[in-house]
Amino acid sequence: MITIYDIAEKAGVSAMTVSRVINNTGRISEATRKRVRKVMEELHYIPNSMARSLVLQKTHILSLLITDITNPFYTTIARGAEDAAKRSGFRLLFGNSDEDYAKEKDYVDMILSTRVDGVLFAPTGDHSLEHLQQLQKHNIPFVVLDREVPGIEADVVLGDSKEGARKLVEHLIGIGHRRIALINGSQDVSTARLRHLGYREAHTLNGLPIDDSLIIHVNYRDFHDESALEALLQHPSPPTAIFAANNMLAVGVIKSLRQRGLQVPQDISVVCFDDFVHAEAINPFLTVAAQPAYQFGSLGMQLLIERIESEPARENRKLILPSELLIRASSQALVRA
Amino acid sequence: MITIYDIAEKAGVSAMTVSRVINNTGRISEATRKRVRKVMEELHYIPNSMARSLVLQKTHILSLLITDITNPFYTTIARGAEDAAKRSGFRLLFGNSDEDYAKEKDYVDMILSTRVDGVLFAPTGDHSLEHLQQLQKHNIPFVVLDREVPGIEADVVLGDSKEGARKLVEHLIGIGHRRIALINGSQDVSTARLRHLGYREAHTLNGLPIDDSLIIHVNYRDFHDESALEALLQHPSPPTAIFAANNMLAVGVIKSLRQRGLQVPQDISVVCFDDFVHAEAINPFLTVAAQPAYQFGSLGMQLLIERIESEPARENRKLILPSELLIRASSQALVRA
DNA sequence: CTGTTAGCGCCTTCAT
DNA sequence: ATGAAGGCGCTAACAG
Repeated sequence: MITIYDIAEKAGVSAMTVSRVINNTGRISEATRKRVRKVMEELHYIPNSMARSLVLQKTHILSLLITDITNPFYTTIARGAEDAAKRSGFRLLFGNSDEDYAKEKDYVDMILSTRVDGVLFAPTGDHSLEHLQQLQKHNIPFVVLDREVPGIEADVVLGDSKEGARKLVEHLIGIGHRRIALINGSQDVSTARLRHLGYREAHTLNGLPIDDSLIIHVNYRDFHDESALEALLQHPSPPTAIFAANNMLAVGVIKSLRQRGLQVPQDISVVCFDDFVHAEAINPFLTVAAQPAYQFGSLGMQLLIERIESEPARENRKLILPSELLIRASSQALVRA
Repeated sequence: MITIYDIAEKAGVSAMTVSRVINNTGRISEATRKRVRKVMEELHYIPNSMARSLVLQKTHILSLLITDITNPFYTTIARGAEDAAKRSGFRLLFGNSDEDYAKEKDYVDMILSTRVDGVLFAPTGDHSLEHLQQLQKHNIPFVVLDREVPGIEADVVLGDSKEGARKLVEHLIGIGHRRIALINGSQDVSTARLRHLGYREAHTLNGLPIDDSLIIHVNYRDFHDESALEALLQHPSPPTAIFAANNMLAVGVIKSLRQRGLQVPQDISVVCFDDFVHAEAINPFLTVAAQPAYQFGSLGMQLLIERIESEPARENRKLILPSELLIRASSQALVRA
């Protein structure tokens, strides 16, 4: 491996001079600077970032931890985060917890031993508290993404889950639906709690009763699980519309409905949170509360970088990004029997 | 920051002993081992992997470079790669080149300075040769993924682009189509060249003429570009079926067709490479040549890890993973006019 | 079974 | 404008 000493020797200077050339620090005569640069190129020298990290106590690596790499919402976040990190010259250590607490723990250990400069952290749920506290204990700056964790004070970037849910359900109510099912994520996750609240609020505001037997909690990644839908369809007084708490669940629902020969929206309406590119090719073209996923990632990363680079500890910031109700073909006015 | 010296002092041993406890090397009495471990826990000690990397000349970091993080094919690869890396205790430095040569170059520089132990590399195209050669020059092991690069000898994991394309087109021919368009990626990319070849082969084998005006080259990520489709629809003798070279292009095609009021498959059939979860919810349920994306990632990562860990340089290996023709609703027998 | 010494590649500090 | 010494946190090699 080529080191600054190899360069120094060949250029007839000291290693320190080479270091100065690399980092553009100190005063170096133009002549030596050129000579050193030339040798560096000849020898294909690449600085060793590990050695540099060790002495600088900065890795220039940020970590992004998401909960589901197969979900377009999160991959779009990843794209935003990656672009932002790259713009500021940070490398990205990537992690996918698969909504799994144990995997999340492994990643936190990795993050800790890697001494990353900061973490953009989408928690699997409230129990992620422990992991976040671990980061705090080791003074690793982080920004919480997408889901709030009670007990943690930190920068956070969120969607407006309650509002979005309310808008979706009010849309359904507005077009005549009265029996609306909710297929939701685990109540251990803040977004699921808030979407549930929004769902209830929409009912209450419109003077409608809430039938708890129409509310089902699964895991955000359990989109293959048909038992939830099955239960709803077997219901003595089945729903005329389904609100799936995220896009993956919605796709699962539509698939299952199709397998049972049920048409959306003719037989039943379906709406969900989170848009995705392929939604536009899906039939029925889904009605969604679209969240600005890319911004989740890029703004989150920006907050993180600012926090790292701003010396005097800033106050915590909370960004709530609005969702947009996109009414499309999967929800249809209820034809009264 | 807590170091082994802090541990050593508090436990009344030397730093070396602590190091031995951490790494389970050498002979340590059970008593001291326990004492050391206890102190480590008390002080919440986490080994500094940078320092370790520096002395061991191994980072235990692998890099995965993909070309499109918004494409489910690649995110599924990422998932497979990540799982495999994790199983072997490697960290994953993640990169997304966006099918962009310049971004790819940036990532190669990052990879080089990070001194990763190896790279799983999905090249943007033939011109990636330069980047791969750079890795070779610096003795960084890599496995080429998804796309072959002429001039590079290395382990490689590929799909059977030609075969898959041939099967798709023969399926279309088999149900009566004679004018089949190809919306393909750039000819600078091996998969696009092979899919083109498969397309031609299917025609030749079936004694059909090839109309080059039905073959259009775009970029795999240009799924928003409607000009290709526009040209095909304006054709004096328009196609009755479209073979989109990947899933993203297919989704773009279906969207555009819908906007023009054309029905798939009634008005025109569409088939493509690469399946994706959401395909099953799409209407029309796409006919695809499904590739085992997860295996691309996990097998690729396995090859990489084996190459890193096997001392005597093994021969290069070439894995070709078959695709599966899934005939679904988007392709329909041609009704002769 | 445990400790000492030296050095991984780089940069900070202090000299010159 | 440049160099020498020392140290970041860790471990290999050798000593005892």
